[in-house]
Amino acid sequence: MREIDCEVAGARLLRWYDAHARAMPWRVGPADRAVGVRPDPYHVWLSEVMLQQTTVAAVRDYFRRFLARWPRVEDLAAAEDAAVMGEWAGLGYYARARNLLACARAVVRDHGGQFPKTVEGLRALPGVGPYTAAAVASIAFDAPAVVVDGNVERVCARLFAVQTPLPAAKPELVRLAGLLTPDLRPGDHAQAMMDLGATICTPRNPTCGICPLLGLCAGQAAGAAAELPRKLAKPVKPVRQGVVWVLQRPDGAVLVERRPERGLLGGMLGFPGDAWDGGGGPAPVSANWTDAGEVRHTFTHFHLQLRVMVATGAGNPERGGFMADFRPDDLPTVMRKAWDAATLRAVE
DNA sequence: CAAGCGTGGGG
DNA sequence: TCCCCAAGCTT
Repeated sequence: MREIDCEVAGARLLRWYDAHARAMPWRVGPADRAVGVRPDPYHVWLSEVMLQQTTVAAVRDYFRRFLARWPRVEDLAAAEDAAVMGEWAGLGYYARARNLLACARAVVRDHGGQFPKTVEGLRALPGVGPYTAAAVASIAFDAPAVVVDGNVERVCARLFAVQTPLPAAKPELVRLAGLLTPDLRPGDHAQAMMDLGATICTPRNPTCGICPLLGLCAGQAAGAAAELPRKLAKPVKPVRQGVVWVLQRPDGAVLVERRPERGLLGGMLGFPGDAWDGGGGPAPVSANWTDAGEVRHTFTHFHLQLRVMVATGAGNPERGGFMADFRPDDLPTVMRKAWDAATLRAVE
């Protein structure tokens, strides 16, 4: 680790942010900010939960749709579970959607509809961890919280030339991020760090030549910025095989089941199938099943080769139930792929 | 505390 | 095509 002038770095970063901050649906524009307008805590919280492990590009439209459908935290708290899960479909990490709803209800029930203003208060809410608590506290409430996400870790590892690999380096990187965090405009500082990591101090091919911290960065000076942060090698993903059964009734209703709250795709709609352990399994109902081909999908920790069986029929299924107002948009992506394969097959 | 948990885009 | 990985949280 090398020492740098944190005051100068912080000042340069804010100046850069004022000139280059990207417009986002959840951000307050420069004009409003100059007049002292603070971002709505509900908007900040909603965007930060969506942004967990998810790119800005992927979040934009989801954020707009959620806000249009549930303009206030009270509206979200009153929503049906299935409506929220369906609106979240495709965004991934579905525990976030379940926690989102639980959090909105806790804010309304336990806090009179007002988000807690402290890191500790926020941290106690479902789905709010160290990062999100600090982000909401600083961005929405101007608290000098230390915000550390993947971007901040990378920027700090390079700026201070930290050689320790992640995740062991995490505590040290949190300490260094704290040295950089100013008392004034901590929320803008946090967003500046993340914008810098997303646009200039990128994981690969960082554009050090246009970096506002050029000249202060120990990693760049050592010609090793792109090599940092060091990380432990990741294990290879196993390949798993499974089958799903897509059954459409003559009247158009589709056989689906609500997946268990816990585990993979928890709480989401899906088609009946096996455990994706290669064991296969019986069809949920007797019908004239045909093979609609294989769908490939990669999850966080395994690759899936999914056999899609399709039929038209009725009967009393052993699992799930027929849904009349079925909408493919409510499905998680892997299930939507299966639906696409099944319907494409049916058209032929 | 290591493991489980999605998805789409970029190199 | 494949690997990397992104504004993490929970258990």
